[in-house]
Amino acid sequence: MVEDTKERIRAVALALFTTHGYEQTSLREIADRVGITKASLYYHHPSKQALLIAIVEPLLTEWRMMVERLAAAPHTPEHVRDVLGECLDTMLRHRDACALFARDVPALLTAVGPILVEAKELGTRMNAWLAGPDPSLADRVRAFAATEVLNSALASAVMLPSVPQDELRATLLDAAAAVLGLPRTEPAPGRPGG
Amino acid sequence: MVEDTKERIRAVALALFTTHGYEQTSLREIADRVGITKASLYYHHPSKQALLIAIVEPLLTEWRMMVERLAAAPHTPEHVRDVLGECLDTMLRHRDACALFARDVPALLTAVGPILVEAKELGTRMNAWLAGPDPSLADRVRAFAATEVLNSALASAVMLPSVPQDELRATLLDAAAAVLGLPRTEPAPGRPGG
DNA sequence: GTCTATACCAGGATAGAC
DNA sequence: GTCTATCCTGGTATAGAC
Repeated sequence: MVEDTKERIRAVALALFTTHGYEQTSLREIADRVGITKASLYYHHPSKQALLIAIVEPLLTEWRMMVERLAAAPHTPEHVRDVLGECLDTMLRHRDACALFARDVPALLTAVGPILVEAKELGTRMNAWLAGPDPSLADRVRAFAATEVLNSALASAVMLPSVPQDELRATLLDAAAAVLGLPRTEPAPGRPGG
Repeated sequence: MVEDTKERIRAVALALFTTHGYEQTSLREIADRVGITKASLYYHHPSKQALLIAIVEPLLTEWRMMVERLAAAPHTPEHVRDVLGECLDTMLRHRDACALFARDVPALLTAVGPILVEAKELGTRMNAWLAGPDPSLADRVRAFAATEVLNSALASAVMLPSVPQDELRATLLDAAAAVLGLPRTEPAPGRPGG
């Protein structure tokens, strides 16, 4: 494939940005690990910022579409649960990029401010929907808390690697639902845990 | 007071580190805002790293003591609730420093690695206690999620400044308890929200 | 498409006068 | 205790050969 190198750069950069941070990762480090030089890197990506954007854009796009769809979604318990699940799946699919957003805010803010602003705005809309129609202040707080619960998937995946992904998903979904005060789903015959 | 300047530097630095990030804040910026020069700043704090440590140490000390006390605490529902509350209060008391820890991980990791490692270890012990004796995997995940709920106090305080702190506290405490599956406290006659 | 070499700049840190 | 002036490192980015 023609753009093999470009892709490899993206993959390596994502990994390094996520583990060491955006500012803490030098282009030299990325180039070294890819097996090329800094100058070659610049041939494929015009700047460090552009590289970051190329990495982050796919997640943002998907997230944006998801939030757009919310506008038409009715706020029923089952639907809320579906949305939480979809949200969680998106996060797990873009695990690394999400972790970057969550843990490296100041760096991303100075590097790609407008993108962060949009991400924050999407988060606000998501929360407004989750809080339901005509929400109390407590409802809004709970909506925030619920999304934080989903967020803990990122930390959990790292700290508890032995947890199978389905169980992680199910547990966090129940937890988020509990925060929002949703009725529990049927107890499912062989449910795990004491 | 003799050390007035030193204190003012700390206050300004904390504010800037929290809003713009550690790496993104230059010593010149801090000095400017305090109304002195970089060189004077170095008279009070021997390095940027030392300044960061001076800012972060109080929180870490308090946190450490709290976790120490957990070793002797029985894992009863009321006690779990108390611990969650204490945890939340500590966070709210050190709001800014906490936000720094939560949102600027990579920078802090490279600047004060060992401190971050200890903080992470304290978090692990906290979670181990929260998960209860002989926990299932799901219990551990829930413990993580519960602490994340408390964490959302930081974001909530910024995004929903109109929420009075008591209500924020009570709502998040209930939410965290719900995540852990604790029995609800008595419905409290004039409970807010719809 | 990849290289070597280099310009350029910002930020942390120090020396030494006052 | 505060200042001016300077050093030094390291990082982004570019020029131009192969």
